[in-house]
Amino acid sequence: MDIEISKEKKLAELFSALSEPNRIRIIKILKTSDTELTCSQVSKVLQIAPSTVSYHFKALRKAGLTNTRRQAQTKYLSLNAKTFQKYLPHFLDSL
Amino acid sequence: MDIEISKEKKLAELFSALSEPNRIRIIKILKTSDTELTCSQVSKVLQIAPSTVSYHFKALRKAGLTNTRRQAQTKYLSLNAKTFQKYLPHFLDSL
DNA sequence: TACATATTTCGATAAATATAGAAATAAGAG
DNA sequence: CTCTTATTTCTATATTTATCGAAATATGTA
Repeated sequence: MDIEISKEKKLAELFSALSEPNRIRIIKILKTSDTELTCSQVSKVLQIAPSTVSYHFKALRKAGLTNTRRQAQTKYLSLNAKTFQKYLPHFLDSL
Repeated sequence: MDIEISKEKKLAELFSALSEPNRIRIIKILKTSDTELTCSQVSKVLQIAPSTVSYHFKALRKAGLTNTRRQAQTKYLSLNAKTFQKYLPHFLDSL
């Protein structure tokens, strides 16, 4: 069971997580490639420091927009379709 | 004709404008009451200073999410359905 | 164990944000 | 012209944010 939180607050939280172009790009890549992404891959593609990517990954994860799977040293990021479906239906389609 | 801007950047801008609970509330009231709102009305309803409301109004307007109509000293805010339709289809329905 | 790779955390910093109150501006009413 | 009402702008402030590089942590390999 989730903690009760006003829908407005939750939406603001989601939008906050998505209010940075690079994060939108990460979501877009995840969606269009329909695969997982690692920190270092994104770092190369978007030309930003790994630590910055890690920061963005964390923000997306915290908002519930993505999931993480660990394999050895590597962490794979994927979309959390449920959150999009629940709070931002059709958004992924419109990307 | 609009200035060229990457879609990711525009989306980030829209999300940024929506990343504050009171702004979501303003959008929600505008949508559900299907009417216009003034600064002072919102100030009373949400219990925040008029100058703060004015700041939020400006942010929403700048992102293209709302329109303004002036009548005497009063400014009426309404939704800009086009922007929602173009960039956030179905979002208003899901509010 | 020592080294390599991937990620995270920490420390610092510059920029942006939300907020309020005070002053300024806009417009109508007496 | 003065007063009232509505909004905006200005000033200040406290908080959050995005960013990087360096150090720390995690995990696998020689």
